[in-house]
Amino acid sequence: MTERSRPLRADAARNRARVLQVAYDTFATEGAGVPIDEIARRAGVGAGTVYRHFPTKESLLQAIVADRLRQAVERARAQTAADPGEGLYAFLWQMAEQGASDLGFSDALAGNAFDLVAALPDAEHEFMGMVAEILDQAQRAGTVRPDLEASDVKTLIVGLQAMRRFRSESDLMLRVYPIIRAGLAPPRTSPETGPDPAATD
Amino acid sequence: MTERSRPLRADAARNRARVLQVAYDTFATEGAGVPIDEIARRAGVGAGTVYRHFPTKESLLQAIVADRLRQAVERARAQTAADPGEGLYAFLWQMAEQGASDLGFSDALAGNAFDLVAALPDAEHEFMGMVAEILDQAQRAGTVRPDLEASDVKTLIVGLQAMRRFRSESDLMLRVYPIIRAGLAPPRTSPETGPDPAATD
DNA sequence: ATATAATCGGGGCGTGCGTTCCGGTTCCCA
DNA sequence: TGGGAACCGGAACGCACGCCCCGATTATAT
Repeated sequence: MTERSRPLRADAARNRARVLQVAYDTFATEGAGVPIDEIARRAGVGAGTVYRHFPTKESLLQAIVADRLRQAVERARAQTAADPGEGLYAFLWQMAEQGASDLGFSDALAGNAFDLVAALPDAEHEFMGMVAEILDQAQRAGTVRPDLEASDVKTLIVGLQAMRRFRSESDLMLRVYPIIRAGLAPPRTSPETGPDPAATD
Repeated sequence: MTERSRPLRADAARNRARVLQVAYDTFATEGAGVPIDEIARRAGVGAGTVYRHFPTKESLLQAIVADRLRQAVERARAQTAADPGEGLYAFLWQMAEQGASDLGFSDALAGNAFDLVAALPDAEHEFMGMVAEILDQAQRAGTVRPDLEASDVKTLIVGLQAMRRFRSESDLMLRVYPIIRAGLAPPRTSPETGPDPAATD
């Protein structure tokens, strides 16, 4: 990513890490609307220091969101490996939960703050590739209707995150997830294919 | 609501109506973020005039959102009367569409701008009463699973509006609505109730 | 240790927006 | 028709925020 032609000075590297860590937590807790001055104050540095490492607020958000996307990809891949049929569902619930605990991430995905994700073609591409992957696994396992596409999954994530910001986790889990799950299940109206009955639960 | 002990002066009443109409259209088209100065300019009045009739920006938004809620109630009731089984679905699609064409309304429902709806207990109550009503009709017609509650419908509206802001109307119509519809349909795994087969279409 | 350059930090600038103020204008009623 | 109150409009205030500047400070090489 960021080329370091010369190694950063020791204090500079430490401050950069502090800023990134604080911004990471703060944007997650309070959304992308937190002022840079506030980030700087909590990191114990001046605003100028923040802007030296991240020339604009958007670039700071980008660095964070790219990392979040990569984390999501890793977790989803691990879950899918453990249970291909449930991987997509676990991923959806997890992304919904992240929409509540990580307001900045949710803003970025839905495009509320900036066009963050659009400005991160690499991370976006990797993310969508992973979605297509776990979707395919679930479809092979017979737990998800075959006409679902990766872009539909992204749309559903946006909707689930909005709902999660509106309702508690348990509410969503008990009352909305069954609906989504039923809607994503393969249709059973004409059991011509007659696949093995859902062995999930 | 606003008590009018004395009738408004003629020019004042006209200006109030102009402001309300312009704000109505502008907030719908461009969201709740449009400055009051801009509303005033388009209405051909000064900013002071806007603030005389609506002491705060929030109060102006409230007046508009309350009216929108009432309109939605009327339309939904009419549609449900025409086709009880389809009323709830038509209502959901319509609210999703309003989430795109009326950004201010969507912000209000999801609580993004202010706590608008929470500050309108009357309109909110009427709205939720109507939701419960058309939900009951659809459940009696057998087109919606019986365990669905009115609050779930509101949650779904929030999610659908977020998805609609993210995808085009046709995308949502073709790819998301079938999923939601399947998820809301009564379960058919154990057809013990055996109601009259869906006479909707 | 000292010179030199990188880095720090917080005060400051420009902008945008909600809200208020007040001199001038317009309407209503006698 | 005239007087007084209600109303108008836009300039101005306060605040918040993104971003920049520059004297003071600190790290590194000799």
